[in-house]
Amino acid sequence: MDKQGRELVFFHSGDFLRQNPGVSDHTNDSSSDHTKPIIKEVDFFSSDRTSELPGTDQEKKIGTIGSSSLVDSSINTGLNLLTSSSGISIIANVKNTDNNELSGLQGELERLHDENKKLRSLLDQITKSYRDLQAQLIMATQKQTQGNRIEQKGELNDTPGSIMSAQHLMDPRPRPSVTLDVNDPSVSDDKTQEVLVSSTNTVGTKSQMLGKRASIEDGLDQTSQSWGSPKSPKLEHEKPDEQTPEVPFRKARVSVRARSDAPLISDGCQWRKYGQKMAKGNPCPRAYYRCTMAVGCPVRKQVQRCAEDKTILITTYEGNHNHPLPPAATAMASTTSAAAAMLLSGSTTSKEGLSSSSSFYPSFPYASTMATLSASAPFPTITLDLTQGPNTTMPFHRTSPSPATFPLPLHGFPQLLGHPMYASPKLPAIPSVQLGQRHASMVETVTAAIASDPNFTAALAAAISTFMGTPRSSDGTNNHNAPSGIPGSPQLPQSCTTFSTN
DNA sequence: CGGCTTTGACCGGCGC
DNA sequence: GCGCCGGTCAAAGCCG
Repeated sequence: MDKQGRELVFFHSGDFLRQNPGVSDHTNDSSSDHTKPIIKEVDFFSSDRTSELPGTDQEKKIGTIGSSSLVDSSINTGLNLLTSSSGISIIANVKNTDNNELSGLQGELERLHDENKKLRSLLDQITKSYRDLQAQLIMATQKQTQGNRIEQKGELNDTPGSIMSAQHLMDPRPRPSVTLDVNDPSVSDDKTQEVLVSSTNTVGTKSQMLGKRASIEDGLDQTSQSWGSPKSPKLEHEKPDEQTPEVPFRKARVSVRARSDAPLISDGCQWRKYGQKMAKGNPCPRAYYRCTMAVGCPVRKQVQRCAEDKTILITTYEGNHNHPLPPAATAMASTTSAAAAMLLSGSTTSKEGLSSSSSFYPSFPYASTMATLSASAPFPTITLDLTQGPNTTMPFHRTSPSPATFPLPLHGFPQLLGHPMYASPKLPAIPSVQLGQRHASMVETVTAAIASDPNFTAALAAAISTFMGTPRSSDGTNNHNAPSGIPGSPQLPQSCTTFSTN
């Protein structure tokens, strides 16, 4: 947290080691003249690995972990000096320097211990703050929901529980009872909501998704089911238990706009092209891909270049994965799911909310000024505009400096694309622009934004606390078919989320 | 040979 | 009913 140029990877499944080669090296080590193994995990809080604390000598850490030629002065300075490329003549001084280095290292180790403790306490504080805020937001949301109902319906159905309504507000899944009346059918019926969220807001949202992923996961599987059919347009009519004509949950999509010269963005998933069409009004063909990482994975995406600016690649995701995802794909999935959650959160609020971004995300200051809605698309679509580029400073228009502004509408929403197996706390969704071999990635784009977002710290802390607070199952099993997550209680995250704070 | 891309055909929704 | 359009299918070809 305190050092830039650090890549953090939180392990939550065995897949995390499959580092996306394109994403792998974000380390910005100033002393990296050497080719050193990239540290892919930084355990902030492991007591026996304090030497790997961030902000410490990375060379030392790397020397300990990897097999590079770096001097691991904490272990065997003399020997390493012999093998170091810097010079053999130093040998004579090894003995003298050993003691000095050793004492210095011990001091540093102690300092790192202290630092570790401080980080722990900070994390605790942040976690507490987060929970308090979450509770407050639930309360506020509850009140707002009730208010909306009164306004829209003039009357209120019995509310089984206040929490229930709050949860519902944050969960777009169609529920047979109270939830339905929250969603004005006229809102979602034939209207398509297209929400354009700038990267600024998006990142802010994503970073605040931390710790709320569990509840998002909760809804994911159901959305997965509802979106799984290739004949997705029919899905609204396929809900057997939907007795009422109102089908509040429509198929939502997440569109990512990013500058890329490549025909595809590298999002970590395997895709198979199954069609290509010339879309009306766009000279560039639209390509259709489906995920081939697992048999029957319902996720599809459309890739098309922007008609106005052909350097902009528009990738539209639909559905959510029914299989584990590699870290890079998780990042994208998190991004899109977060965005979709935003969208769906709006679709579950109120009719008025759909026509006004400010009311659309009443508790979401970042989107409040950037979200636009459109009724032109056939499906609710949220667009993440990442065309600002990773190397340009992301314009964070922070309307609220308070880390307390967790966009809790995200909380409890179905994760549209991220897979439950990677139910990591919704770390700032990291869309990846073509990272492949030459192109900057959306991962970088967003992570760059994340890195400069003050809320990131809080979000990261929440994520870490989630990880720490819940023992992870070692077998890598996950809940991809069991939406057992309880909204509000972070599910056990098992994903690998990569942070690259450049 | 398996997996992928290409590409024309097909299908369903929607507006006129 | 018809045509347009978006989306998908599936055969053929390509490639490693």
